[in-house]
Amino acid sequence: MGIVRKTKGVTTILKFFNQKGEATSVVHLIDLLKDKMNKTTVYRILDRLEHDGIIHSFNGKDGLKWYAKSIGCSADQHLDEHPHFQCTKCDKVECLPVEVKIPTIKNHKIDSTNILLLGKCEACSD
Amino acid sequence: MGIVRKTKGVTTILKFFNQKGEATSVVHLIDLLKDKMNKTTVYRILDRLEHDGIIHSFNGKDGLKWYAKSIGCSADQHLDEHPHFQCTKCDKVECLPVEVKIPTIKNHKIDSTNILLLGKCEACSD
DNA sequence: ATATTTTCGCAACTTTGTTGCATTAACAGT
DNA sequence: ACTGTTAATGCAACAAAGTTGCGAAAATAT
Repeated sequence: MGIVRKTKGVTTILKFFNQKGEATSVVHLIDLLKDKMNKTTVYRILDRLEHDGIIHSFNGKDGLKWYAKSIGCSADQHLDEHPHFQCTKCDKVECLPVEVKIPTIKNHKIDSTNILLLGKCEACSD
Repeated sequence: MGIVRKTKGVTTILKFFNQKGEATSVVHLIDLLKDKMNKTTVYRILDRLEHDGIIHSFNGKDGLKWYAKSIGCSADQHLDEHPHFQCTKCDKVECLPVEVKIPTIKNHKIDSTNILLLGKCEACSD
């Protein structure tokens, strides 16, 4: 059912994702909000927001969960199949507005993709 | 430095990867070998084998670490940039011997890729 | 205003992965 | 084959990410 009530926590997290365009790890978000709300609450709000298609999740380079605001995606339609880029030096993640062609694999029905590109971001290169 | 000594544990794990062609999660391997060796040892042997390019690691769909035997990859040359497929029903992972074209991203130097395709494997797609 | 029901906070727990240290086992040199 | 050196192991304790159950608090419906 996703978000049903507009609580203080929901408002705070929504504002966060709307202001900061970038992706965030759950760990970072919990730390950021540690004086305002409990980590369990953060996990649960993120769940609901993702379920509603407002944000989307993916795994960063060390298996940590990350979230970012969705674009072109609703509760019924999760079109958000874009790759992500993570800097191996500063850990920053960016959503990449490009499409990656996935070859068809015999005998396999591919439902979704999880593409993470690793390298140096603009600030960290050289 | 990778593997220096051929211990009982190394032999066991090497045999495992040579017989079973498929990928394995560390969790599964630890459980499988729990009577034979300590989980710390499993983690450390996997580290060394990966460092030597004998196996390679990647993250499964829930961020868990997986390993599989490497093909065409040595201690100096890690060419193993293939995508993986994981079944969302039975969790099985396969290495895909295909190449995925990654578009170049402006101002980003991409060093490696981490591509996980999710769907139903042959056995699970009824 | 009050009843209903979702959401929250807290504490306790689970799971994955790591670290330090004493003991054990490879193996190189004789 | 014996012995010294050093890598590798086991163990226990820890750390971090994420989950669960439950009573209390706060949204929202009536």
